[in-house]
Amino acid sequence: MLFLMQVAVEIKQQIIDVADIRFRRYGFGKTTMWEIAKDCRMSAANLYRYFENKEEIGVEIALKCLHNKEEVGRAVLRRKDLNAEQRLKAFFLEILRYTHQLCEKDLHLFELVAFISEEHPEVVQGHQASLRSFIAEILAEGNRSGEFEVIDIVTTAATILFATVHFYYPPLVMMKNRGLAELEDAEDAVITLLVQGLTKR
Amino acid sequence: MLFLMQVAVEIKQQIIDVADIRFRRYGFGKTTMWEIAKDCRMSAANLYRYFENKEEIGVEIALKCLHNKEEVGRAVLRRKDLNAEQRLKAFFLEILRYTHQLCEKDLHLFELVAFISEEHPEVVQGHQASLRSFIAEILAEGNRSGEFEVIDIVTTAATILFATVHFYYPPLVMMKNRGLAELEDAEDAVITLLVQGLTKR
DNA sequence: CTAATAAATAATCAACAAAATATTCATTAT
DNA sequence: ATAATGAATATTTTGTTGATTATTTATTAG
Repeated sequence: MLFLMQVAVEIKQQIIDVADIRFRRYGFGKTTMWEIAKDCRMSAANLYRYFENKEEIGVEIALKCLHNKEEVGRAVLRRKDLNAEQRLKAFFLEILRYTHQLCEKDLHLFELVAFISEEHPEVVQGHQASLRSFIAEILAEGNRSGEFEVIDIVTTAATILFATVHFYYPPLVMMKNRGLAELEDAEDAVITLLVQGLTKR
Repeated sequence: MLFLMQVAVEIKQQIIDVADIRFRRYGFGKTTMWEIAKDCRMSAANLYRYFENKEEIGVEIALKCLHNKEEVGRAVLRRKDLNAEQRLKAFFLEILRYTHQLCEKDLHLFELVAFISEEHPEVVQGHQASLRSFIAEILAEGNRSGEFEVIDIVTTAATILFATVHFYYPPLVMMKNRGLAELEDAEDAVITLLVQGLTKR
């Protein structure tokens, strides 16, 4: 592989931007390398100086997409007006809403992310790791404020991610015969239960 | 549609039985109506006196399969040696193990259930309703014993089902790069968390 | 009437050719 | 050297045709 100059980074970015637009509008499969190249005013062959192959372009866009989603969650972490329980609820509510509207609006992008997630497990694993670390932050803060009493924060964050898969995993979010409102109610109920537990006090 | 006599019920059962064997061994798609008919010593056309179409035979078998799974859960409800938390854990552990081994051993059956679940949401909804009612029973018992303090049992059962989808939903159970042992650990952790909650006591 | 069938039709699948597309390579330009 | 291209090759998709299979209909048997 080649050593790419500084300017190459900008060209890579242009390719990603151009491909993003086409992937959203027409889908990954219906977009050709030739079309992407023409949008960048270059030959198709030249694309291969910047990306291994078409799939790698898809990976970049999927990553960008998941990164945006993470930003939505991160924004909740910065809010000052919430206690730990409220923050946990708001966190998953935002993630749920973002996931839902993304998949609803951009069906093609949903398919791309699903496809890439299938072929590149490391992509989704990285995304989950981000979500886990956000949850861990919320738990730590809950411990500090005396609201929570979580011994093993890392493990508990992983457990919470397991229990909330309905709210961030696109195939479940988009499951048939179920509206966003129902999911929002379920999200509130799940977090409430996780916070309070079943045990008599 | 015809009014079927008593003997017809037995013929239907025979059709289901022979189709079950072939679907397991060769899959839904690779089994022909002619083969099913020959196994029953009848013509293919005659099958249509008992089922609308091939898919309806598949539905019956998927139902049987989910029913078996429910029986595994029901068996846990009858055990006398468990408190509510242990029962909840054992319930999902059995469901998880059954789902996993079924999908692992009988790939064809897994595909059939997945396909039917896609086309006939009412099938999976019925299954979930069964699971929910089992969970509700466990919660009620936990309330009786003073172990739990659950106000709205029905809603809480639904919430628990949401949070445990990883352990009964075949596509999640069978997700790549994850062993049964990991899932069993996660199951224990999720139930423990649901029982105890995050809140400081 | 019910039970069943063979024959007819409709829908789906499989194989294969043709076309489109992805990717590589040899070459040119800077 | 890096950057880019057109042409060559490899892979994938698409379209078409024949064969298989699902389903319906007309008919027969009891």
